[in-house]
Amino acid sequence: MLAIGTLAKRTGTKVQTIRYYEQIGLMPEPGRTDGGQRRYGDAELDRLAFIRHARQLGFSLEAIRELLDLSDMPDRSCAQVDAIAQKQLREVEARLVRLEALRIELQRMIGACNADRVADCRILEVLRDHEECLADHAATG
Amino acid sequence: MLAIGTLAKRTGTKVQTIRYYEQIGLMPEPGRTDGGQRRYGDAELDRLAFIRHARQLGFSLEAIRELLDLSDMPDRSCAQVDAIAQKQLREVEARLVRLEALRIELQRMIGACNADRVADCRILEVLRDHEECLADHAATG
DNA sequence: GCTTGAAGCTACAGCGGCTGTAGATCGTAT
DNA sequence: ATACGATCTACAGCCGCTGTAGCTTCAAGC
Repeated sequence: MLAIGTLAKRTGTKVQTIRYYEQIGLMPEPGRTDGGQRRYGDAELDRLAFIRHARQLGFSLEAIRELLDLSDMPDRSCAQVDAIAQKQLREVEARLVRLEALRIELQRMIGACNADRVADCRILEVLRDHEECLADHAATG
Repeated sequence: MLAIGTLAKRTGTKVQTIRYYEQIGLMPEPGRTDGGQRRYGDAELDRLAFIRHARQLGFSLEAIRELLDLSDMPDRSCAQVDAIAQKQLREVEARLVRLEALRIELQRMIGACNADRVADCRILEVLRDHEECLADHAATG
């Protein structure tokens, strides 16, 4: 039986984060000692490792919730799992496109400035006047 | 003199966002009508456009605050402006690297799965077992 | 058995950057 | 004069944690 701190170390999670996951129902309420401290078994360790790994891959907690639910239904079709992963991939790809546009714009902006004084700074000028931009860099990505 | 809604439309900002910027001191407190409604001039329009454009390029509100402060000091060296932009560029580049690693991992994961049933789903397996990953995709990017 | 210090507990506030709501008031066109 | 959209304030909520304060419990050493 593992204390919360041990679980935290083993999965690279903060103790508060584990309690947060419990609070939002992503982790189950574990057993407790007589004194009221949480004690975890291997199932919880695995579940938390799954969650953390999915988080590292950028899945939202909602998506992870779905994935966990699905993985409790081994006989079901795996299409839904696939769909969630595909969606995540598409989101990542979209963010890549936007970020790349940002990178280019920032580079151009920085490259254009060889002024000394703020008054002549091309960076500020570009920021002031949107027309000077090539791409329409929409969101942050 | 522009009402807040007009300012919002002209800059592609939500009304609440403008009020939020005022609240955190990024936008100045504007004049008011007798009835208490905000009225804006061209200076505020320009300032808000600057803010929104910088946001689109991924600058944080804190960075934007610095940029705005600097642009009020036209005789100063433009080096600090450059530094802020460089930092932003470096952050964007770092995020690109991480996102690209994510993309590859997701693609690999999805490509590996040709199962029908959840029980055999490679996607879930990979999520369960970090060892099956190539890269160490740290943060979300 | 007793002491100590680390680790755990609850409850709540705060981060960034907005967004949405409720319920009242204002401004303007007809 | 009226109607209706726009604006007002104040506050809660979003995501995914993270940090704090002020307690209690656990486990190791004596």
